[in-house]
Amino acid sequence: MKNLGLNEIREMYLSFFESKEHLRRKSASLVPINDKSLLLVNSGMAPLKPYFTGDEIPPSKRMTSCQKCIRTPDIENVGKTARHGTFFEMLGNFSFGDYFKEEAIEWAWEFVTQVMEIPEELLYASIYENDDEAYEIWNKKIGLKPDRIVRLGKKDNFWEHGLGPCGPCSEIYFDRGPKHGCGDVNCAVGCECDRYIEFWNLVFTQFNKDEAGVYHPLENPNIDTGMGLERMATIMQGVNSIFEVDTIKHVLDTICSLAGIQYGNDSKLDISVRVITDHIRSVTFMVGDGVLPGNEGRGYVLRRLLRRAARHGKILGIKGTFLNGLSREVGKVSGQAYPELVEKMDYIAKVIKIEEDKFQETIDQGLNMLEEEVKSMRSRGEATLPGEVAFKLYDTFGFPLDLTKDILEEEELSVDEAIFNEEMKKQKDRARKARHDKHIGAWGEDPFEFLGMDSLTEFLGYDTLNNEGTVLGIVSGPEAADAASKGEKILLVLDQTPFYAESGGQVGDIGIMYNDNCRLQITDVKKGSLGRHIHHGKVLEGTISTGEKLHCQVDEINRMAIARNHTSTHLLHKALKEVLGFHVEQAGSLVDPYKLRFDFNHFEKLTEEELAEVEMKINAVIQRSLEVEKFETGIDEAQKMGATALFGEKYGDRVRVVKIKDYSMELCGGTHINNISQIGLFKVLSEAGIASGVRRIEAVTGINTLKYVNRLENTLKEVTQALKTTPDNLTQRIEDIHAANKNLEKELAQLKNQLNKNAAGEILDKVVEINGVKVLAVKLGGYEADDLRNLADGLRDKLVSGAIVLASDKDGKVNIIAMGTKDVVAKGFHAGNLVREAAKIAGGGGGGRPDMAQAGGKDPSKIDAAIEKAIEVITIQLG
RNA sequence: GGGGGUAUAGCGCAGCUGGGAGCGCGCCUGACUGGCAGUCAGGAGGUCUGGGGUUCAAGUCCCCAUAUCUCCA
Repeated sequence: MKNLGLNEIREMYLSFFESKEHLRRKSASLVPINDKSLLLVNSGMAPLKPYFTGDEIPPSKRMTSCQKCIRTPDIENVGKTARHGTFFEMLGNFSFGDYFKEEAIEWAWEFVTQVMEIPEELLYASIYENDDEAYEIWNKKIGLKPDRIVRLGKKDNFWEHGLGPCGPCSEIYFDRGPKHGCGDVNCAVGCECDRYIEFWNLVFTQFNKDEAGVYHPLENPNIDTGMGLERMATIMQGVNSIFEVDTIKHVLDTICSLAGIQYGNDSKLDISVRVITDHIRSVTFMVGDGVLPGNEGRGYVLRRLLRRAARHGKILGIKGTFLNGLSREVGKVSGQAYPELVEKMDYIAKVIKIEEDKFQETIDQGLNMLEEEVKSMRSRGEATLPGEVAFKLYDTFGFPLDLTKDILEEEELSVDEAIFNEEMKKQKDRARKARHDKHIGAWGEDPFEFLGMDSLTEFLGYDTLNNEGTVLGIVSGPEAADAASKGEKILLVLDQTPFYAESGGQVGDIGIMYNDNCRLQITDVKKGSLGRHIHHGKVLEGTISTGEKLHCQVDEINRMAIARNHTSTHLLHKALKEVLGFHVEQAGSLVDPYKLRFDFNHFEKLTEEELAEVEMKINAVIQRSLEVEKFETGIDEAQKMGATALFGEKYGDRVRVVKIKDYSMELCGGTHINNISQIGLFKVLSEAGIASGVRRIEAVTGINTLKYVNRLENTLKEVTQALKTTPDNLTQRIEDIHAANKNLEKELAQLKNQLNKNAAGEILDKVVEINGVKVLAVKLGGYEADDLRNLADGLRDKLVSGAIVLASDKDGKVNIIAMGTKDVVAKGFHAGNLVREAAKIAGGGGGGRPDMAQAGGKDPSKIDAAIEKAIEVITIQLG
């Protein structure tokens, strides 16, 4: 057998099937397009699904590809065994209603025995238990002996995923020899041990399963095969696991040398090495496909993989951030087949570095908290950390459970994992319930269901803003109605309309409709089922009935304002890509007549410079006065032209393309202006974050920009007038005022201090003696609580030993303060209690410590009474 | 989409059941000093994120907003 590198095998496979007239297709992005059922591409056929289901026509009936894939369900097992991995490449050849079983098996055999030159005596095939057709081909055509063809059950050899296309499959096995076997006499193909490994699955999609569970034969059966590239490489290279395959081993070796260890010496450390090796591959490819670490969906998968890898790096004792460097090694070995890794390497490394740094902060923060917990556990003499605490560390602060466990173990402590898991389950249930509730709410029924499939709306608003339509249905209140009259708020569907219905982030049009009998005001338009435009309106005059014709007149000024903003959104999208990088993808958009709001993926706050550059770029393009072309075409042609499509957006066969000369081209159903010079001036209002990895920009255009500038100018005018200065001197003026204010405050404090000193002299004359203690109980005027306290401070120092009660009125309220020196407190004086009693008299309350307390009241006329009360209380306290 | 957390001096943070805004580092001034974070003395520096509310009194309690971290889906 030849010893072949992983990259060689890939190329040999693809060119082999090219020689069999297959179209070679490059790997699709890991981010599934137009497929919301999938978080990440997890098989070679996933991106080809529309061809199998017939939703789209394949460019060729025979295709072959090597697809990057990620699977994370058994992420916990990665590393623990040498078998599991999250990232892998899947080779495949596909037939869309073209060749079938015979060719699929023959070519597979030819590739394995002729190209790979695997000796026939090491090969086995499995088939579905009653697939005699496949048996015949293997036995008669290929000449495989009956003892080498194994019939397996539905679980192993019938490919099926819910409803839809399915069928039997045939798998090819490689015999690694008895030394890898389990030794059992019954050991054979299908055994769980390591001797016979399955490396190629040929799926014969020949049935369609319906709701009743009946299998209907497909008219044009398909072929879908999948060969794990890494697994094939282990066979060809005669190694034990994918981690020993040349390209992957390169990454693994780099990790070992970073950690200064030898792979294979310590099974526990090997786990960490494998985890990092696998995860960095997934991470590198994901970031390369535009995924950013975040707290939802793919972003969260990425974050988890990255943090797990970072965590295992720590276990190995690797210092600092290392994953960003490691991703370059992945680029080195896989860059040839995946040029995007090479092109975007710097970007990939930067994104990883940022996330590594973030994780380090999270860890440091968590370590401090855990330390505190351990301390308090020790003081309580406990050995188990409550599950709630561990969960909080994890849930709120992102501190991994296994790290908590490790640290506690070192201290010979443990975690209550049962409670932890319980808390986790609660959290999951909460999220599920929230989603469920939302779902029910979202099932808003279309009030125009009664119209049926034939009554549709034709949208004419791309070309005209006024025309005539016939009323198909009216809904007034909750009910369908035949007619509606003056004052009623109604929903209205016409057979054709120039009114745009809210979609793609663009709001609905407003305007009027009228005929000889009535006049309606349209305030909004939404899309109903079957794409019907539902006009929200109010009858201004007369009566409207179904079947009548109506003149429709869209508010042109409003529509133009919206169009300006929508076209500007396209310019913004493009400019952001140019300034920040290719990873910028639209994540949401709102276009109304006043402003545009654009959400997009980006990992950090935009700098002032970047924002300015974006704004400058857009306005520079606007000055080129480029034409905006709008046309319809097929989805395939549009994509071939390079039109930008949105992730997760479902497009029909025919799509509308909005093209701004050589600058921007997007699939878009919205309404646009004819020439970008109509935008006028584009101005960014704000840039903000709305979620981790998602930023939002708001901007205005045209007249709205002028209005915005005018508002700013007015504010500036008001400010400069109020400060009696000019715009140029404004900053200086404010700084001056600020400084002057500070000086005044300082001066005031000094003066108050001086006053207090003076006042203290006078007040000291009023000392009386109660039970041998010097007591000052004095009414003052105009003191604030703070000043009163300062004064009392000074008095206390002068008295050396004694008790002080000061009361004052200020702004119609009463302030009371009480203090006592230490020795007086020892004799029973309690300022807090005293002040509470006294304040009650003046209609307030208060409290404080025994040596200092303050209180307030609402009735200044009662100050004298309050002081009397205070003296009374002191007498009791000291008595 | 749902939950939890954080925001106090230039930086890192403390501030408990509401009742004198603090610590460490850094900065400034002076003195001492052959040292790896030199020592001592003195000093400056605050819209306690913003806005409402409760209270005699809010950094502290409640509500809203903003920023940011984090878990689940």
